[in-house]
Amino acid sequence: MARHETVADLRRANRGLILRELFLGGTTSRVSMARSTALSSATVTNVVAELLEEGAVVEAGTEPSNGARPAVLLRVNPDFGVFVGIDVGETKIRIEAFDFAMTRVARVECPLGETHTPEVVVRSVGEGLADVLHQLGGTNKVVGIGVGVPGVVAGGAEPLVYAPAFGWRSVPLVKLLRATTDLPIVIENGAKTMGQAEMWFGAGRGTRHAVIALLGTGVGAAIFANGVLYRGATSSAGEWGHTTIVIGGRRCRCGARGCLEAYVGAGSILDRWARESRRVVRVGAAAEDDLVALLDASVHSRVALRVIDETARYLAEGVRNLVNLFDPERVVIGGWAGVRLGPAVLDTIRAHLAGESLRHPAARLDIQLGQLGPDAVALGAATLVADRVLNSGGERQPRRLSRVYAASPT
Amino acid sequence: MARHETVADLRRANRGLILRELFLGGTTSRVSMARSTALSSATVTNVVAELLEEGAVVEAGTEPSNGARPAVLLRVNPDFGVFVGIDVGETKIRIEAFDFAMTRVARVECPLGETHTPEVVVRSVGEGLADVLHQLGGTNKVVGIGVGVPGVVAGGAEPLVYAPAFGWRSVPLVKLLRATTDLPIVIENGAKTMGQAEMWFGAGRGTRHAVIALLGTGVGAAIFANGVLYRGATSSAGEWGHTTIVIGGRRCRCGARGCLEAYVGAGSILDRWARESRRVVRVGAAAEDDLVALLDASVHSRVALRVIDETARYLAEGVRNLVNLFDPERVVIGGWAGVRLGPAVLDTIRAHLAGESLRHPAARLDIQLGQLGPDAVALGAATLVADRVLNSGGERQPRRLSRVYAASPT
DNA sequence: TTGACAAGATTCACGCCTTAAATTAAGGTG
DNA sequence: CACCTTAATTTAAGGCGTGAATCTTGTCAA
Repeated sequence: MARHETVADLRRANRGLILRELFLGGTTSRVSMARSTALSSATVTNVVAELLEEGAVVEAGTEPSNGARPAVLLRVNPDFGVFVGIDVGETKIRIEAFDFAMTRVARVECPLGETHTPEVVVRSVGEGLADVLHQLGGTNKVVGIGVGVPGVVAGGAEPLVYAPAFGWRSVPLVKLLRATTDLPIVIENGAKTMGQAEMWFGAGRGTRHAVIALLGTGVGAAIFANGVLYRGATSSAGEWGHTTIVIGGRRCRCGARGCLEAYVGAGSILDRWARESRRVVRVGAAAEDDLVALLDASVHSRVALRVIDETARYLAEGVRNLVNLFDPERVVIGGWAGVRLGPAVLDTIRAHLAGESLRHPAARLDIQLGQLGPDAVALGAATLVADRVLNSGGERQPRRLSRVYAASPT
Repeated sequence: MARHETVADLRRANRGLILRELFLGGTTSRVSMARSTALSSATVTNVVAELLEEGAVVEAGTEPSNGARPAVLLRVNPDFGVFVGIDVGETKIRIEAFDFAMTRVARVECPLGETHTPEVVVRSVGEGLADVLHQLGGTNKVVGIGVGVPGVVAGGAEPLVYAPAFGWRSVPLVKLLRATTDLPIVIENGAKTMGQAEMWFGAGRGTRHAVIALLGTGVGAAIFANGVLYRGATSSAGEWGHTTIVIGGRRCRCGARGCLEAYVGAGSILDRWARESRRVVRVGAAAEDDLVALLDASVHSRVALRVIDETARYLAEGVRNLVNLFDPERVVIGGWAGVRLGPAVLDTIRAHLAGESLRHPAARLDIQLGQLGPDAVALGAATLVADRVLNSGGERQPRRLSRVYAASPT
């Protein structure tokens, strides 16, 4: 949360409060915002007048009247700016642009080959970005660029990326990208950006304390406390996949034993199925197809069903740990594997966790399935930029300075 | 963090900033505070003048001069107020009072019998409190009362206590206590208050992201994010003891299987020792003696040593989970059993987690032993009151209103 | 058609805040 | 004693949010 010290900070915060309401809540009136923000109607008028003047907000008709002056509805001006989100994936780079209402206005995909050196990725991003900017007709409206990467992003003035999947160790990706563009850049772990998207526009919507569990080849979690992404001291919080659930259990690809990922990661699930059914399963992009095949098979195959049910049980224990440690209002099962598995495992998980409510009397935990596909990484990355803008009360960052924001706790 | 909306809130926040600096940092000068808070020197002068006027702060000599006007040192006025902390334990109730400099100025202990009904506890607290207030010469200076209880405190306007150890289900303890006193009351889980004490005055000092692991009969954790106690949605975050580390493992007293507590809780450790050595161990207050006996025995007994080493390994896995999920700067092993076990297990845990640093490159995690004994529950409870006062910029809560603060996220 | 009514929106005076700059205070040094 | 350095205070200026008063804009009943 921003620290306020001067009256200007106060104003910025209140602008942010109002803008956020409009951004996340859609169209509302001044009165209702005055109520929900606890600001006086005078202040709301003031701030809204400013935002209208600047073009960040536009009027959108009136509420139906019932005997008195109807409230004028307001909403964010979609044309006010554009957020760019970049999903640096293992097989391709996806670049998308969203207007201020978060509807997609441009999109590009660049397949990646076998080599994932920083140079290759940076060049690919540069090309794709140029393409997207061309589609947008220039960089005028672009507020900033969010980048989701498959690895840990260590915060600090100059963020460093550790991406084992790419063989990256302390790659200063933002620094490298700055040669390509002078737009402000935010960088974050891809799972976390996906969680952010799910939180704002998906199944996490409306909650302040939620854990978005992300199941894919890797297993992670994006934790939201008080509506804010929890990053920890070095931005690597939420490494759910490498928590131990069976001491001395299966070997995980991280080297340790008994990690959750070694039980509910997509690779591990398919592996078990392969072993028990003497099937051949594939890794990489084809894993998703195989997972679907497993789910299909579970209708008639006892082996497949058993694999799924085991997974559900492990998953339930993992979720139980999240619940006990974070005490969220809601847990969302997301990620491409999570969304696929969901229908088959959700009931088991819910049943398993019902007992938990005995010890957490106030909590009637709800567990939901993610609503956004794996494409949400780019959306989430763009959302991070939006979040920055809202935090600063709708002021765009000056691009000349080429400010780099680290993925650091605010 | 407090939400600021008006200029008055701004002032309150800045008062809090300065007061907190003095409270936690000891004596400092105006200049150095201006630097550390990023406030202008004019504002610091202003605020300090107010605080001096009100008696919250006093001057404390000057810095040694070197050629220029020496800075006047300031510190909190110990006599400005008194915080009362109450530790509602399983065997006794401990009530302590601390002045504004957090030195203990009064103390009372009331043994509890076998019955722990709310009535008995409330009466006992009332008697002890009267005694302490008598020692203090009245309630004039008392700012508020913090209460640490052995159970979950569900937040809300009227906090409810769930304490299985007492057989309590949704006991409105604060409401009951208000019949005894009209002083402001803060209530929180005892482990969390202990963590708070460790954070401000013990091994957690100086960090903003830390996990205080608490080992006793029960096992829990107090999690601090950005310097603030993390409570979760219903105030029951940090239930570390009931996270699964062995699926289908030992039965825990909570009913589930494989909970961490079933492996590293004091009861479980002694149980294992008893079983393997055909010794008789005791529960309750005598458990601490038995744990010491176990540690002593481990010098010569292979069985005892094995029990300890196993515990260390389980503990290491538990800590690993905390690190992976919360990414703290520091982990503190506290609680009466933790502090006892510490010297014998710390190296094992450190060695075990060294591998973790490979995946968390930026983190060179440090693990420390708690510095405060189990008596810290009362101190921590008093600290919670202090925290409230600091958050409100040094304003005391009006007692007439008999405001009850729930243990709710701010 | 008109007047009363209700509630949204705006205006304004007021008190409060922080700050930069100017000024004063306090100690050492030569 | 003049001079230098740094601490602390004062002053004037610019902003902010608020409550109260006022203006605006619909509906509805007569």
